[in-house]
Amino acid sequence: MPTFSFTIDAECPASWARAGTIQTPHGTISTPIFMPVGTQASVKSVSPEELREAGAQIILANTYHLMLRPGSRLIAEFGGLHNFMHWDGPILTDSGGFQVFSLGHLRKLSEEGAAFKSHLDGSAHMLTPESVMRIESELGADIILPLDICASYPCSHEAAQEAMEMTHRWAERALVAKEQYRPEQTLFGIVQGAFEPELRRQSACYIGNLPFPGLSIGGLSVGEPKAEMWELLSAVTPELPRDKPRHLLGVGSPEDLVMGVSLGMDMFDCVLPTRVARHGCLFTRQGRVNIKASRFSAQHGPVEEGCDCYTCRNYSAAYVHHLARAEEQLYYRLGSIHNIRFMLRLASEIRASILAGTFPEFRDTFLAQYVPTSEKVREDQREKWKAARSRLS
RNA sequence: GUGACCGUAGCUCAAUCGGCAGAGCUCUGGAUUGUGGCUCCAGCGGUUGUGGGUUCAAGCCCCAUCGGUCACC
Repeated sequence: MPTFSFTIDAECPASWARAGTIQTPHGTISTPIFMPVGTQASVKSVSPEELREAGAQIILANTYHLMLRPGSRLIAEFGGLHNFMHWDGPILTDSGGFQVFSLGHLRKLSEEGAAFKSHLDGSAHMLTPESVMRIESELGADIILPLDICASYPCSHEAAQEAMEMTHRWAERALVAKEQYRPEQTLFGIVQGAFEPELRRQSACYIGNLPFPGLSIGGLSVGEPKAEMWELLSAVTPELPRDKPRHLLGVGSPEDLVMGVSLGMDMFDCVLPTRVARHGCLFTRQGRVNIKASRFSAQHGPVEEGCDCYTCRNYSAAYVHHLARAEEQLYYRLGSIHNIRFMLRLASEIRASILAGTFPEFRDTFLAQYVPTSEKVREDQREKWKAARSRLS
């Protein structure tokens, strides 16, 4: 019995979309899948039981954060992350590569690795491809990621190439280092290449040809325009081996999920659904809504008509609105549960449409119906501008 | 009853020698993409208690009046 396998259940002839099944030591995952993010061994405000009920199949945790607090050795003493956090399903740990990027002012990069000052107490730490393998083995996730370098946007060609090549060298070091740790863990490779399609292609080929059982696409959605992100992803997908699962790191929104599947991605993780939920933004099939908006103050129905999440089944929009405005702890839970369930139901509907051979129709219908608020805002601004101009003339 | 102090945005308060009335919160919207856990951006909102006066100019100075707080009788 292999500890990790990926099988393709169906492919969509009109796009890169496919549906698959991933086997891990802690259970199987049906793809495409959205993975809720629990950086500090907790999906903020949501319990493992609630995650299960929302349909979560696999969750993320973060090496950098857990290494600093409570420490990977302590987690190992408790039997690894699964036992420590009482989640018995699959877990993926991110390497801390993104923190190398997002906490840039606290770090120094070298061939050896990334020297850090802790954001918690200023203490000095060194992340290397080798130490990350050791820490992730102590955390004990099913899928682990190697240390990589995420270029910031925009980025010069030289810096982009340098970051990519260092990521490649670090990937090979990680493969070697992993040999001495737990064989039941699966190490994914990370494709980089910044914002140049040619570098992305090179990275996809290079990482795709190394003996990684799965691939993560890193360094996207860090400030570049959406259209650019999709273009970069379209450059990557054709170069990737068909038989390995593809994980689009740190993406995305509901519309990103649909688009990403269409471009051949199988796994998605993102803090967006839980983060925006905490600030009052909830997903519906029509687009995002701000539950704090006064129009919900007396709404008897649920946040989203027809939604099967715990929140929508049991509470009125008016109550959720009230909790959000009052900044009650329960709101964070109810809001997060709704958005997580939204993403997971969307993923499972995408999967069903791929299996049924109707994914292109599903995608087009969804995108026609779902209006990202940013577009609404642009529309509003256009209207205001039109009105202002007509007043002048 | 006497005296002192105070009345500025819905709330809490700024405004130098008299010189374009301002913040925070609330409210109305928006943002957030491998999470540094209540963040960020924008907007609405004013007859400065009221009535007079002085002045080129008054939230500010003077008079009256209403309201509040405190102290004393």
